[in-house]
Amino acid sequence: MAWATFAQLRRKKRERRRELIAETARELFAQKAFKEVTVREIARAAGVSVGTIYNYYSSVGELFVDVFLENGREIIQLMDEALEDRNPGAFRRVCQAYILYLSGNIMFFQIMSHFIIGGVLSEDARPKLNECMRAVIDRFEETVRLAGIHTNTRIAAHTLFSALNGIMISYIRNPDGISDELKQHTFRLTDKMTSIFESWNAPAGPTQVK
Amino acid sequence: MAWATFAQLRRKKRERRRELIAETARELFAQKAFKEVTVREIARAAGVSVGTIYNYYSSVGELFVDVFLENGREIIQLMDEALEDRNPGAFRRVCQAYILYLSGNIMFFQIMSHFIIGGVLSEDARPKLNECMRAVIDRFEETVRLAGIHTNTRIAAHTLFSALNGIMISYIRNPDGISDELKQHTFRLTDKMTSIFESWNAPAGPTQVK
Amino acid sequence: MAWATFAQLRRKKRERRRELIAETARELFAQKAFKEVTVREIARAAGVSVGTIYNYYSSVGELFVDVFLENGREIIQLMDEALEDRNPGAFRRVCQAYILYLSGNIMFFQIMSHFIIGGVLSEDARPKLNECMRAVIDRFEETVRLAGIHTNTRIAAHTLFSALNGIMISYIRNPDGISDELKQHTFRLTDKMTSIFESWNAPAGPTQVK
Amino acid sequence: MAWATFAQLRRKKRERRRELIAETARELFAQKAFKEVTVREIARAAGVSVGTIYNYYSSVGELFVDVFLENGREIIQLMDEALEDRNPGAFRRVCQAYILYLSGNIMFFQIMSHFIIGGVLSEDARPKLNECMRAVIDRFEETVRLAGIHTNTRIAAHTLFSALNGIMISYIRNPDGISDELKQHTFRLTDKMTSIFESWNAPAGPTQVK
DNA sequence: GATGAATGAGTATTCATTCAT
DNA sequence: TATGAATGAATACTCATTCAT
Repeated sequence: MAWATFAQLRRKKRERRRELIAETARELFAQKAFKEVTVREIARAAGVSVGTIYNYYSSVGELFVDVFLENGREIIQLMDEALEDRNPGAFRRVCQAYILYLSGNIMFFQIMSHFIIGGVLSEDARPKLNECMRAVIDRFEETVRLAGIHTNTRIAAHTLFSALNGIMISYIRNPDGISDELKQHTFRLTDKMTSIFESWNAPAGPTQVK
Repeated sequence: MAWATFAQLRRKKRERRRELIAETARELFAQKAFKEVTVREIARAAGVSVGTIYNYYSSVGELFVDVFLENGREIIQLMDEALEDRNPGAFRRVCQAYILYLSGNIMFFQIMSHFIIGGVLSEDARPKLNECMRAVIDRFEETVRLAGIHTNTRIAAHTLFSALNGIMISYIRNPDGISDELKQHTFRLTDKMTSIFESWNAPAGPTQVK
Repeated sequence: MAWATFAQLRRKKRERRRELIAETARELFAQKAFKEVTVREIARAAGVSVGTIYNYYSSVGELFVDVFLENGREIIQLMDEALEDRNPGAFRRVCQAYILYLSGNIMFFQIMSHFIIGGVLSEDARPKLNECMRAVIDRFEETVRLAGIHTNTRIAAHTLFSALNGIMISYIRNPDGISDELKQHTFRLTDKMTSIFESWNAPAGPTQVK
Repeated sequence: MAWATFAQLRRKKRERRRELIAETARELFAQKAFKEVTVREIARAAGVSVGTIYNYYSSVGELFVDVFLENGREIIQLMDEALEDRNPGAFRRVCQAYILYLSGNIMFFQIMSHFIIGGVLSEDARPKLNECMRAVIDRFEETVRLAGIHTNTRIAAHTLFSALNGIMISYIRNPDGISDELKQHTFRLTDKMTSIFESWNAPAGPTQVK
């Protein structure tokens, strides 16, 4: 019994340590482009040695992925919660939740962008990241239904996802954080964007391309 | 007079040299994530020595900025041309021109994203980039007018700009180029996005935020 | 008395633990170049913690030496047994036994080579290793007598020792084990080498060096 | 013309630099087990920066190979010269030349041993090293003919090669260089070894193995 | 005694930048 | 001006050893 407790304690401590590192890394990622965050920096910021980090993660890439997925889980949970609300304006609130989360966790957006734009950290990271992204888009598919869109929901989800990300990419600026004014603007855009999504089903004139 | 001519010739030659370097760098940036392009690589590809590059640019950052601004000028000119067309469907065509240019000059988008997301190359680059971005958004302000939007044009421009960039960030994937299917999808999204922008003025339900 | 027994038990357990570690290390050395075996690896393979290893050995070097000496004792015992056989062909059989042992315990040869070639693990290891080597050469001195050599036996022993080691260094190749063909070749060389040693006493032309 | 000269000068200087690095590395390899020689050490000893070494060699492995092959060429040339001498005692002199070279260029022997024993530096180094080794053994095949051996010359060559290497592995001890006494002993062994090789063709008693 | 997490000096390698020619 | 060799600080990662529990 004492044994079990002992091992448990150790595991708990280990878990805390891992979280400390992940959390520190996450904060650093929020401050600068994540490609510029070095192991040494994370170590120093976390108050541990370089070696310690490798005791918890086999490579920087793994750490990145861990942090990213942690954020991914958070945003998914957040969206799931927002999606349970079926009152009027739910669509709008889900979009706002997404933007709100992103503006408070820029680093998630940064890593996401990095991978989307083409950055490759490691080959075995890709499937995990793709899965996470797919899960997010699943929520967006659910979201567009709230706006009354019931046909071509996948493409609608992609469009909404793109549009909201576009708002982020255009208005979030590092490293000094976001000014209130900028935040205000961001939300104004989000609002406008959601409002035009709500007219998705409205007849939109000629749709032929080229 | 001969002197003057001589100096002119020299200046012209110098100008050509600078363009050669910038153009080479631009091509390389189109092939790989721009953070992975090294000075040596540019030098080799341009057929000059690394030292020569530093004769024209005081740092890599400056070169990046130069290339970026060159791209900026191109896209501005492109949009200006598209904006002269006042026939029906012009709005749609301008948007498509923007997306088309970006998908063919991913590097422009990459640098833009990099700077926007938070990458800092040098402090004195920022004003130049900001000016360029503002000029682009000016064109978007012009563009939204084509969609019949005449109030709050600045915010509408920002929203459109964001939305289109969002499409890029979500669907452009490096470095192996874009599959036709992906391209198709990108343009479908663009089309949908423009069509919903065309309903911007439609009543969109309650607009109160929070 | 109970006390004494207790202490004895403890000492015995300790001894077994030490042997476990040494034996595990030995197996690992047989699988890969011994410079590539890490403490962690040994610990994991032995099912103990790294700390435990340091409870029994003050450093990796000491462990190496211990393993080496264990092998040394084995080979000495093997040669001693072979030397008791005084039937015709005994000389040949001793040589073969030596080669056979080495080809099955490459790691012994590796460490031996490492030390001989110049690798220095620790200063205080040297006397122990030298003693071991001397003991081996003592057996070779005994061996050459079997070939009818009775003058200059020390130099003859050295020569034989060298020759057989040379065969090993030239034909043993790690880490994937030795092909049967290579083994065959090795033994062919050994055989030839022993046969020419058996003519050691034959007149060999001018022996003056330089 | 001046241009050509200029380029030539630069190439010459570059060549000298490369030799300086190689020579320095060679000396260091002679002092300690070559796996323990670091890039920093070589750089410091050569009086250049770390980066400079990478200007001449793309990796440490390449440097190792370069140094090794340089030594290989030397020893091959040496043996070729010795082999031209067809006077009595030529066999002995070739063997002595080999041993003499090795004892003055221990590092060559070390690298050779390292590779033979199983050390792997890089996959593309192996063919070059194998070719070099084969060329050396070719000379030994020529050498055994001098001893009147004309059948099974390849195996005889291997045996001689092994025997001489065995002498080296047993008697060369680093890093303090070799005492005169040890050197003396080495040559005595060599002499004895060659003398018994000269009786290779002599009937050697029962040759059956096992 | 046993544990295994923490340490940090050490490794090879890269690359923007400088500067003598 | 053009060159390209030299630089060295910076990178991710390893591993023998220590020590609090």
